[in-house]
Amino acid sequence: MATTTKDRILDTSAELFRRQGYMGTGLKQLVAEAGAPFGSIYHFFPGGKEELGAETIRRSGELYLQLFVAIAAEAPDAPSAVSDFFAGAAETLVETDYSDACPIATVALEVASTNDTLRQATADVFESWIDASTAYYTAAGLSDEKARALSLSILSLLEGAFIFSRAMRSTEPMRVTGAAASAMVREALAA
Amino acid sequence: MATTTKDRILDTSAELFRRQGYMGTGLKQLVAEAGAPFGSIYHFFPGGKEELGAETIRRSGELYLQLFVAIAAEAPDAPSAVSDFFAGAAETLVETDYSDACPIATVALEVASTNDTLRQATADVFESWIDASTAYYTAAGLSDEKARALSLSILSLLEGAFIFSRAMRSTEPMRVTGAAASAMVREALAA
DNA sequence: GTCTATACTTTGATAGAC
DNA sequence: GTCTATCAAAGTATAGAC
Repeated sequence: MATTTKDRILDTSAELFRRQGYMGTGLKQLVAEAGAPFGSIYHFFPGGKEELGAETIRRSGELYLQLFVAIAAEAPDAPSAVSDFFAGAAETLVETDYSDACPIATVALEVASTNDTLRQATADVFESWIDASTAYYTAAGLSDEKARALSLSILSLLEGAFIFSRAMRSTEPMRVTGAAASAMVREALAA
Repeated sequence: MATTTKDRILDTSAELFRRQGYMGTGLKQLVAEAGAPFGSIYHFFPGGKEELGAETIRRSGELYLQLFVAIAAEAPDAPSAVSDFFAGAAETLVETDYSDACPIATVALEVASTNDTLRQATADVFESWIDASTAYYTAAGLSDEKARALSLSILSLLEGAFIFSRAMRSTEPMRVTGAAASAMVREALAA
């Protein structure tokens, strides 16, 4: 078989955490959907649910960063890259019945005040996104400070739009904020 | 005593849902912190946790809307109102050790794909915020369409900033997006 | 080492004493 | 009506068979 048991567990946990959150996902449900024996969790993750959660967060964060890099590489310029990313997010939302949004936002909010180990994992992922985005905009000509501020705003628009689009079951928030985000990048580069 | 048992339960659930989410808050913890007997939950909320959750969501949403109205009433203009709201959010984050952010965002993400009754409650609250904000900007001179788009962007910036600020335990995202939001309003009104 | 069965705790919910 | 005792189910974690 192509995938290992550990990979199946991590793939499944990534999907369930994204849709149901950390607290809402039981380990029994996890192994059932992953087709893995219960003991495998503690074999591969001696630290239990928390260790599994931390690894899932970091793994999901890396994959999502790669998605942005891939889309940016194909876009002709920065405003287009942002526009394409938001459009892709909207498309994915519809295709998955509004379940596949940010891979770690739900968990990030759940653990922010309840589990510092997992909070740190989400913070590290967010910092990696911000750093990558900042580097992208500095390469386009912005100063470090302006590039980081722009990154925080664009990413905040994206995360906020995920919340509204999922709750309202509508792509309107994602489409509208995508246009605003693209315009924000265009103006920042023109200034 | 000034508060009723039902109010104490709702106040406590609002606080716990905001900090720990819906799935992360047990009813036993809730009654313990509210100083209420366990049976009171089912006396006041025959529908159990779900009914309590729905009422908490709608109640928290109304209170937060009133907060925006109050801040807007004191501000000299729309860009200042937005700037003040973000600044107040940053201040509250620090004062509460990054626990008091959006009152329903965590729950909204948790239930979006798992409980349609609660998802609808969060959607209704978000729509009420968007409607109130849209009315505010139309009163300032914008068309309905532009006012709604601006509202979605400002609110998305706010929600996204809450996620990053809580995870990173920093007010930087809230301060930076607050400046961007205020500028966005200023430019929209100038156009 | 892989996997099953079980231990122990906590969950949401209910019945009934007062 | 207010509150306590208890239920069945699900939670995480562990021990041990194979």
